[in-house]
Amino acid sequence: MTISSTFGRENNQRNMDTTGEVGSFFKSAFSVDNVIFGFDGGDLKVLLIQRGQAPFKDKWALPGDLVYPNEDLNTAAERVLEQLTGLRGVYLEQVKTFGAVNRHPLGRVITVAYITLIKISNYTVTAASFAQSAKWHNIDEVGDLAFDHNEILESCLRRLKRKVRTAPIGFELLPPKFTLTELQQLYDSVLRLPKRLDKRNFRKKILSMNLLVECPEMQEGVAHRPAKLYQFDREKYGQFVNEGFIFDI
Amino acid sequence: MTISSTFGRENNQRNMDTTGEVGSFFKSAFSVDNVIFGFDGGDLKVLLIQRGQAPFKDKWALPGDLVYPNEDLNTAAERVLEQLTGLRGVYLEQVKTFGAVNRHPLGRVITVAYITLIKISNYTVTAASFAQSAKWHNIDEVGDLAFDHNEILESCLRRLKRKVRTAPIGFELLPPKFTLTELQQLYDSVLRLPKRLDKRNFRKKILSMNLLVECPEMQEGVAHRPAKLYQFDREKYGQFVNEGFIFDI
DNA sequence: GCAAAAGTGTTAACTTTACACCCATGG
DNA sequence: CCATGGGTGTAAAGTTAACACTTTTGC
Repeated sequence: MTISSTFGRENNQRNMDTTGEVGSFFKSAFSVDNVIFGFDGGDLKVLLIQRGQAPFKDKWALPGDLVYPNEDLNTAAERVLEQLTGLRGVYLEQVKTFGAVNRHPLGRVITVAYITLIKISNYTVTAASFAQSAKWHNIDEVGDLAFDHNEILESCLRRLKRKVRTAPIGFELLPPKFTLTELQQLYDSVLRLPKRLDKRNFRKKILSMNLLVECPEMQEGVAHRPAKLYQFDREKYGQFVNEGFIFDI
Repeated sequence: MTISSTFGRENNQRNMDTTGEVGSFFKSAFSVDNVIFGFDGGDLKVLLIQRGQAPFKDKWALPGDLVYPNEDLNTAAERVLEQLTGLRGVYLEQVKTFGAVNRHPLGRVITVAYITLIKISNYTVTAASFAQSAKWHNIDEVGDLAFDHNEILESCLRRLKRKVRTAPIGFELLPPKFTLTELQQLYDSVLRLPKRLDKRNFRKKILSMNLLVECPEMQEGVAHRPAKLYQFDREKYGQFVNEGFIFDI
């Protein structure tokens, strides 16, 4: 096989139907799968759906769908999220594509895995049918998932662990106003370090970035000294990045 | 549209041909594109091919191909590399999948981008036909590429820049035995920092990791004091990683 | 002997880590 | 008044950054 024939194949596609020599390349599909992370103040969670049909009937799985013919990959991931939760405009990141020949029992389907970070309080079960089919699971209690979804989840969790330290994405999992303790708990439950972060050092570090603005109001209704509330200043972050700043925890 | 119908679509694939309601999802294909990096002692290079046919005839492009029906994605990327260079078993990393609806003028083709790192001296033009169609380009002199390949290249370059600091992959671009100056030049040309790395600090840091073993022989045939040659100790690195070591430059 | 790159150490600035007690509130 | 988590500073250890001259070789 010469180089020009090898690399010519992509050149030579004359049509997109399934006839002719090129046809077999089109008996395949692609999907997106969405690892939707949430944080409830204690644990990192992932939103799973329970499958109603074969294959893997009754198994828990990542929400996902085939990509429509005229739909960009990101759009498909956003659609999956919106159909499940009603949420739009949230943090979405492509992580990795899984394409083992036999990963889907019914044919050749490669899937592009995405991470989504949502503020769990914004997520409301929008229909009764949902309540039975979608549920938050603690990240270490997901059990055996459908397809290769355990592998996908692991990849996405690794990515989250790395990224949460090098980009200000943790805030996507918290309500707009949060306490420093909540923020620290978030880091602790995502990172699962052998030792929890040191309270004083954590506060020093995060405040020294000058990315948090103090809210005028305080935490309310707690049986202890109420904490200050902070907001993440997106705009400032953008400025600082332009000046060469690199987020790092 | 209910959730079960939405998320049932992937469930419901009954066959992989193109008939029936599901058919339109299979009028699509996927390819891999390979960003093959090399280093010649001075500059970071990327191996491009010149297209012989439309679309984008005569344009430079990343080597790539459609994925065979029974081929894993990684295998396809390895095949593309081997057909172009004859090399096997080199460093390969999936980076990102590009799937804009119109990225391919002839149909819906999503492509999975890979980085490959090769020791440029191992790459030999294996056929005369190659010489005309494949060529190393300096990383900042690639010009206008076919398809969305400029975007793909940028993504892969960003990934390389990050990864070269956090994993010992730079060695994949150097011959098995190299001098510390060569190693530093590699980092300088990949990272393109505003200031070049400091020679003494760089040596201190890299040697303090205890991952390089000194070779008995020295550099030869240079018109100056010959440098010590080093090898990267893969095995030791594996051990250290198990003990929690994190590579960082 | 000269051009060219190899090789080498010290100090100051900065960052990270470890660590313990008083404060404000609700019940 | 007590239980609960909020809030705070310092010192030691470690890391990074800046910096210039001597050595060895080929020609």
